Amino acid sequence: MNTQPESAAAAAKAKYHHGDLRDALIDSAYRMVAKNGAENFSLADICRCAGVSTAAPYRHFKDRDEILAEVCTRGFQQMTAMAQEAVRAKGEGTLEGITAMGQSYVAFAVENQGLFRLMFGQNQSVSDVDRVIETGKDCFGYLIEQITRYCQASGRESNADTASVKLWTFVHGAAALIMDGKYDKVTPGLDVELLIASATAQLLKQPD
Amino acid sequence: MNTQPESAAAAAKAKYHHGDLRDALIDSAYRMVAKNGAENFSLADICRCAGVSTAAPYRHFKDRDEILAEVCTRGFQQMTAMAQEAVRAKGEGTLEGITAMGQSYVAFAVENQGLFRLMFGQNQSVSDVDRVIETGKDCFGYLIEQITRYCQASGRESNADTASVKLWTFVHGAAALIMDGKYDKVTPGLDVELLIASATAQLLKQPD
DNA sequence: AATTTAATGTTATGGACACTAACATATGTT
DNA sequence: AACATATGTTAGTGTCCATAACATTAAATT
Repeated sequence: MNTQPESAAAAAKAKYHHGDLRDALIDSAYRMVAKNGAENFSLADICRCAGVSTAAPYRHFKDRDEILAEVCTRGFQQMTAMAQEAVRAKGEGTLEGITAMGQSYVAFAVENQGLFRLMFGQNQSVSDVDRVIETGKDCFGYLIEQITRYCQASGRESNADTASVKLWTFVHGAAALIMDGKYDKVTPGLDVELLIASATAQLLKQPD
Repeated sequence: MNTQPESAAAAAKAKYHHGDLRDALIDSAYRMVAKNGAENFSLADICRCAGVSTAAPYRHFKDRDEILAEVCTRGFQQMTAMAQEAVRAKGEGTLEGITAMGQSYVAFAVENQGLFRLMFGQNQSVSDVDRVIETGKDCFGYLIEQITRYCQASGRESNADTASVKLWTFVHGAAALIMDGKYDKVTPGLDVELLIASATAQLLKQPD
């Protein structure tokens, strides 16, 4: 008599073949990384989680890094989705929309610290995977698109590309410093949303 | 008959007691981390380097993280020194000096990637060490000082603290994105020095 | 100077991990 | 049904961090 399976994983656990191990591992890895960071993520962990041996992943991935690359790609996809949603809520091609996009960038980083760090971290073997790069470009491309529209409409910064890089740079810095708790230690009580809004306006202005 | 020692380390190596193992380990760790990053740094490595057993470090450090904290502190010290030098060369309390400081921040990051990542990374057990925090604050305090002087002299951004945080945020973002090769992938050929100079001027202006 | 004590090494060991090799069991194609 | 392929397993290697028990040296006390 079989116990009624409570989840697909539980159902699969009984069988010799998991059924969908590849996806289960990525899902598991995604959660682990988002929560604890890539450094504290171990293959062995997610194997226990999926109820398989520690050798099983190697049927689906070359090595640890290949799982992380997959996690990374999904991170960029989710991030882009979040940015698009933020922009749509405030209006495409508007200063408010662009500001919201920056804020959503930081929010994503804060809510998914380990993941963000993986996405923008140094791990060569992960960040050099073509698909990861392409997905990342899509995300940035959307920012440029919004800023270009705004600039055309309002006649501000003539060079939308430069403005985009500046904004990206700023929000990326904000994300990093929040995550690392540097703001807390050096300028406690800082209103980051406001900081971003103010800086965004400044950086979109025509420089001297 | 003793061979003439070529270095203090070589001299010490012959003896049972190293003589200055603590410092030798930190030095070794500093170089390793700066070059390969904290993830790729192993205690075992620097032990082999110093010619001692892998258990020896535990007479001087609680664990791996305690060595890294020490490395971190030295990193902040060196960084602050670099910033001060950059400012002095261009003039204290001037826009040029402040710009140079930002550029030196990025230069330090690029030249000491692994170290910078450790300094501004998430590793809790490292970044929560009091002395590390204090040394980091010193560095930021110097930036505020410069900007305050500039603002007083030129009557720009009324709030020097806010301006400082903005600049810090920007250059930190630039450093991170350069290190991670994101600029290369998304906006190849970008002149970062120029970007910083332009953004610095914008961010120091009075906001709307 | 002799003896005690503390500091600083060593070897041996345990447990976690990434990864590989050899083997076992399912699955699907003919 | 037979075979090939995909996907598991167990067993084992090498690396690492960390601890425990022991050894040697330097420093302090007498």
